[in-house]
Amino acid sequence: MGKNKPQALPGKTVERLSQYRRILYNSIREGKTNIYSHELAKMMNLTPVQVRRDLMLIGYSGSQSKGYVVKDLVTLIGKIIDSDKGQRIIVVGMGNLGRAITSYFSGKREKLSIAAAFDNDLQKTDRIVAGIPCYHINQIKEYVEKEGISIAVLTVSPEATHDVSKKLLEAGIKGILNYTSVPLTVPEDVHLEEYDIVTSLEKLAYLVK
Amino acid sequence: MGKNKPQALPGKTVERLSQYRRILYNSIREGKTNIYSHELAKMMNLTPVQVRRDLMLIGYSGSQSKGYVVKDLVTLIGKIIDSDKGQRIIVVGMGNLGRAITSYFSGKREKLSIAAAFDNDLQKTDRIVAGIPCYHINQIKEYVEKEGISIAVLTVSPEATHDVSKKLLEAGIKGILNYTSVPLTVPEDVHLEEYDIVTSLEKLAYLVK
DNA sequence: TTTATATTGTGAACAAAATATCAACACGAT
DNA sequence: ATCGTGTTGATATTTTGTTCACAATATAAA
Ligand SMILES: NC(=O)c1ccc[n+]([C@@H]2O[C@H](COP(=O)([O-])OP(=O)(O)OC[C@H]3O[C@@H](n4cnc5c(N)ncnc54)[C@H](O)[C@@H]3O)[C@@H](O)[C@H]2O)c1
Ligand SMILES: NC(=O)c1ccc[n+]([C@@H]2O[C@H](COP(=O)([O-])OP(=O)(O)OC[C@H]3O[C@@H](n4cnc5c(N)ncnc54)[C@H](O)[C@@H]3O)[C@@H](O)[C@H]2O)c1
Repeated sequence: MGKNKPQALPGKTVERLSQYRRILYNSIREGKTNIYSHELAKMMNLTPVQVRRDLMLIGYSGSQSKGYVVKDLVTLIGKIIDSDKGQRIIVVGMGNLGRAITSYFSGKREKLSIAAAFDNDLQKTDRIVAGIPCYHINQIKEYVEKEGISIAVLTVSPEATHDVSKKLLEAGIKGILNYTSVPLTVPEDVHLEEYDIVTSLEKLAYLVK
Repeated sequence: MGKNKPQALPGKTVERLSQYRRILYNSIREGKTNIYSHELAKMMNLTPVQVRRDLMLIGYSGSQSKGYVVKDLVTLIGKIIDSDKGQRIIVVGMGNLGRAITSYFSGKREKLSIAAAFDNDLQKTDRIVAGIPCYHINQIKEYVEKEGISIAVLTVSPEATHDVSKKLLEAGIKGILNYTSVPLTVPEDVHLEEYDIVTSLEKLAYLVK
């Protein structure tokens, strides 16, 4: 098993750990108990060296003869990524994208679940949408504080982004996954991940060109 | 205006260029004709140096007194990112996510439009879905060749991913934006961008923890 | 004119990430 | 016992991306 929990893992390594784990779940399902760096690398489209470096960083050691013990590795990655009691997150903006994400997640992960959604459209609030309760945006502070939520997925319309992000910060949210195309600014102690489909597509367009 | 088109721009720079442009469109709409690096930086949450470096790389020069000419900059970024005749792309897998993306895009960009969708669910094929025609996946090669499509957004179910990606490659697709949680392998001459929501969320969970 | 201030453009230093290299080890074959 | 193969773990090197520091320039004010 692993030795000690390092202070700060490189961002890219954390991303890959999440993906290693997903792939390893499949391997377990297929009855695989041990795995070599080159096997894992192939499944992820990486080099074996990269895999070993990542595992080295989390302090996990394999054996030269059998490689890595899949179950132990999954457990260790869980210890690094997951919170002990699991993370409950909220979706803010229950439009097309918000609903797609919510439907996708429902009952998928054990340690990461969508607890509720928020919107300002009265057609959507105070009822179950895509399997989870959807409340009015004005209730967000109360809810977040009561339920101890710290992560929000932001999928409101672009015009509302700044306003709503302010509300998230006021409510005490500590991690925002921003899918609106509007760049956000957050205080130092809040973590922000941004992703924009159009940017990805335009990058592809540039590369293909 | 710009001097000459450099051979290969850093990937991150290309991503930022796409975002500069979106923000600059807003500035134009607000009547702004010139902009300083620090203004653009603030809107994007970057340092002014980073902005200037990016613009340097694309060979665009501003003036010390007026900064950059917004319109010219937008034009130059367009020359770099856009194809002359525009790119028509396809969405493969018309589920929740595919539909969200399609609805979002409809009529949004001039140079980047979703031409058609493909699925294997007969409930969805041979009709208009979310504003665009949806065909059966078996027709994809014919369509792609006839219409000269080179970019595909992949949003099929995880189990179908490998099969469908093979079909995309056979059809001659040169750029794939893969939103399934299954890592893909593609030949050298095909460009691949992958993004996974769960990974982003787990990264956030790690950071917040 | 001279000075102060604000800006761009860029070489150089720095940091992060990916890749290459290799010693040490385990184990089966001989 | 010993060799050959395939593996890990660690260090070194290369590549990619960001930031620093400052020269050059423009403008406005004194
Ligand atoms: N759907 C996509 O593929 C896609 C792609 C790129 C970017 N985006 C961005 O993601 C965001 C959501 O996209 P979408 O397609 O789901 O849009 P959408 O219009 O379907 O959904 C937006 C939702 O936000 C809600 N909303 C608006 N103002 C609000 C407020 N003040 N408080 C709470 N809720 C509010 C609306 O009621 C609506 O339900 C947008 O910012 C869009 O630019 C979406
Ligand atoms: N929705 C999300 O937020 C989300 C998040 C992360 C990952 N993903 C991934 O994105 C993909 C799509 O997600 P979704 O929520 O839209 O799922 P979905 O089930 O709603 O849609 C999948 C679509 O793919 C089609 N399909 C299945 N096999 C096909 C085949 N062989 N050829 C053509 N079409 C086929 C189905 O008919 C369906 O329309 C999945 O791989 C999922 O894991 C989605």
